[in-house]
Amino acid sequence: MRRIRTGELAVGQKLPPERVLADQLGVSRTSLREALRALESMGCVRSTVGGGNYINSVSPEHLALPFAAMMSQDKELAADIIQVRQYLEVHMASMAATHATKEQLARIYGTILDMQAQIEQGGNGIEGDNQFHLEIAKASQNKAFSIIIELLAGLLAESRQATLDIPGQPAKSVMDHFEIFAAIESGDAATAEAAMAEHLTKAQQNLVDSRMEKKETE
Amino acid sequence: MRRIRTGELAVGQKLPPERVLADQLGVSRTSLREALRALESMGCVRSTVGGGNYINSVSPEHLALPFAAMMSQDKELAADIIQVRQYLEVHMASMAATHATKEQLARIYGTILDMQAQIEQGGNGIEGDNQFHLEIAKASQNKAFSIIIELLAGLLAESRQATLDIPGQPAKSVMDHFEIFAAIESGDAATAEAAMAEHLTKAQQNLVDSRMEKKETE
DNA sequence: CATTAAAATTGGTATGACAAGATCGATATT
DNA sequence: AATATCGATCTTGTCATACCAATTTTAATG
Repeated sequence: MRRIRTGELAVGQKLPPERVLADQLGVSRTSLREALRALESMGCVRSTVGGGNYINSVSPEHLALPFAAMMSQDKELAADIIQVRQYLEVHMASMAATHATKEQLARIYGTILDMQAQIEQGGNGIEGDNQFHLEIAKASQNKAFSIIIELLAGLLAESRQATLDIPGQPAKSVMDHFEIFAAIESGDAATAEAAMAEHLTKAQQNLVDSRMEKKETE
Repeated sequence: MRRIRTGELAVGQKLPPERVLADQLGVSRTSLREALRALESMGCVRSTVGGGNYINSVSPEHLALPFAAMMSQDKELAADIIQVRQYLEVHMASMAATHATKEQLARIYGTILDMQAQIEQGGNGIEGDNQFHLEIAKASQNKAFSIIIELLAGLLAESRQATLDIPGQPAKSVMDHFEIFAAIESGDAATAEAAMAEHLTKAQQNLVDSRMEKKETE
């Protein structure tokens, strides 16, 4: 870790063979390998059998596993995270309205068309839905936002799935997306923010209602 | 991981000895231990020599390491994260104003007094500063906010340190804290939000100015 | 020069052994 | 009888060695 931070080891660089590296560090291969597994689980190292060990760039996915572990231990936390995510996403819509490039606008629009196509083919458009929110995060020109959304996308898959499984919901979501996109394209931050907030609260309300109906039929 | 999620293994539970567990899983102790190291690095397992292996609750600190690894790879990301943190913290002040209990208000007030005492004793009050922001996060009644702030506190230690090392800054920060506290205590969400926003932007502006002066003297 | 097969390299797993620390029970003391 | 102390036993931490499987490199071949 220290050697990576100081730049002594660059991303993509190949480490010496385990037997050599263990010797350099003055430990057995067993101990070295246990250390490598720890580094691998946090995404710093990638091992390929026969190929060697490489320094790896830490991606959001590597944070997702322990993050999910933490959430699964605490149901209350899951609800709180949804609230944080909603708050961030509303702000991202506002930032995207003022910062998005033409290419990014095109990509956002593309995700809406994709979602529409997915629905016409009988799907619920969850993939396009995810992409829509991720592209807006990217358009906010803030990497941290993108990473957080990417991280939460996996964790909130269940929630989003449930929302889109409500009859008629996918079509409503697409209309919301068009509305949000229009506000972002016109550079109207306040309207984009309001539209996104309404979209998220409506979707969640629908989810709550649908769960209550489900409970009644039981 | 699966056994933890399904509740088959509860937090705090002791695992069988490595030799037994390895036998149960049909692998060698070597392989089992490599798996344990991976689980340990993400906080799911805690090992004590002679004592055994225990299922551990995943705390924010365990996320901090890979998070820091990711940030150290990308300088631009660090600036983006500061922006996200500022945005979240402003909102937390607002939420604290509407949700804080009397006990939490007392704790927030306590951190200001602590910071004042630290400064009188010649310190820069960074510890009290950190505690102030953390207590507000807790008062927002949203666990996710607390975790995020706790996570970022370690990463932003450098930035906060630099800010408080500016002559006269600690005293100014204390005054800001009193102002923010007053707004939260009175339940005035809008004022609390504004005061926090001003506090953070002022602090950062001071930091930028101080860095420019430093550069000029070089 | 391209193809292919053999050889060397490298990570993955297994086994046995010993050291260091923790736990628990027997024994001695108060 | 309660408590303190010490030692046997258990458990993790580390190491050395060996072998397997996948990959890469090298050399031979057409």
